[in-house]
Amino acid sequence: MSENERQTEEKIFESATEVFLKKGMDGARMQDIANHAGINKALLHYYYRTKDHLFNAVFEKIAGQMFKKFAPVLDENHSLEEKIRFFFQEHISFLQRNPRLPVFLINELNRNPERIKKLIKNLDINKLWSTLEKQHKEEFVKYNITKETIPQLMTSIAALSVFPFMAKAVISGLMEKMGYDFNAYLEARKKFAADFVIKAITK
Amino acid sequence: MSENERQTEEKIFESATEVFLKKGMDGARMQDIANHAGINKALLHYYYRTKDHLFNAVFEKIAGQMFKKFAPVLDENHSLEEKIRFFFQEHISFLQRNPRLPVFLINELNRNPERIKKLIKNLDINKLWSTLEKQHKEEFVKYNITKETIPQLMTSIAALSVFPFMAKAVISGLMEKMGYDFNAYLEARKKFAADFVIKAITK
DNA sequence: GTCTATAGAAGGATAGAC
DNA sequence: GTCTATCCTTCTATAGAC
Repeated sequence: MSENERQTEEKIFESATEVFLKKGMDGARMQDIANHAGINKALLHYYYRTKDHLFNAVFEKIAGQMFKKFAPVLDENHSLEEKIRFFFQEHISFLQRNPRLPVFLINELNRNPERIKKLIKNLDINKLWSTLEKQHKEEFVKYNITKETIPQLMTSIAALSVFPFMAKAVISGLMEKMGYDFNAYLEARKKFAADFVIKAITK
Repeated sequence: MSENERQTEEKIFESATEVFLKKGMDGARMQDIANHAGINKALLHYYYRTKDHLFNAVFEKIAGQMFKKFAPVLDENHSLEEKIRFFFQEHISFLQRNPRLPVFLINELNRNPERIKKLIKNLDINKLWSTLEKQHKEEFVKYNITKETIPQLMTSIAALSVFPFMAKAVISGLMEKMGYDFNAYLEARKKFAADFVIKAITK
């Protein structure tokens, strides 16, 4: 593959990523992507046979990023509190660089439920699960975290990080009207959310 | 307007609501809606000139429900803690009956940013704001809630309620694999989320 | 590999009969 | 008010020249 060829393919992929992230599969137009890449539609089909193929390539890359990036955190040898602080710090920073990613993922997983099975199959949940239980057994007792409340806690942590980006349009609209700065809010949130969770689970 | 006519219009509206909630504006097909209502496409256009008109009618109704239903809570004479408990109880129950609503709203507000301005304009934010400040002035001191942290707190409350429905596909998929029941999780969440928030803000 | 031109399918919208 | 038939635009995809 020549350098030039690689550049074109990459340009297409980047443009497709941007357009799909913004418009989703249903709303995106091949013409938009071509314009964005500074080429014509036919070339899109030359590199990625169909719109479906192109979308799929984009989705696989993006979905991978989202989930693989934070799984290793669980393995490392830190306290639960350290992990929570680290998660909010890194995850919110990640979403600041990729603010449209959560809505994009959610929409595609609704549109095409088969994807969820594939995503979940790639995660070795039982291993993550037992790692978590072994590493933090004493802390679970200390914080009064039970088998019953773990899903509540996990989804709460995810919610506090992801929701501001999903509802960005509403939140930033409201904040503007009330004299708050959305970016400052996001920066402050890295600490606020961690404090919030730790306070909530402390006996 | 005859009874029969009213029934047809209503049937169309209900079918449109269902299809738009599931597929969004971009993904929905007039043919789908017609099939769903047991009529043909031409009749859709007879009642609601265009797809845009039909979508708009559905959106206005739904967006109204979401925001008007919970604004009055702020006015009533209850403690902050009572309001928080009431909110989670009612809001999660509401979303159990309308699980697709959050994603639908978010998508449309992203697709058409003009809507946000309209939605916000309909809310008298300054009034809500001053009501909140007056009613809970002492509690804000007691709980150490400041002008700076109010948006953090408000968005956290919204997040804990709404996120499980937005990410339902992923969460219920994971839970199934791990032996949890998603509906039981939602039921338990009404209390869990309230306890969680109150614990987090208590000095 | 890249372009122009166009085929072909899908979907929104309308005409006209009943 | 409701239907069938059809128009027209939009969009994906391909053919064929360079």
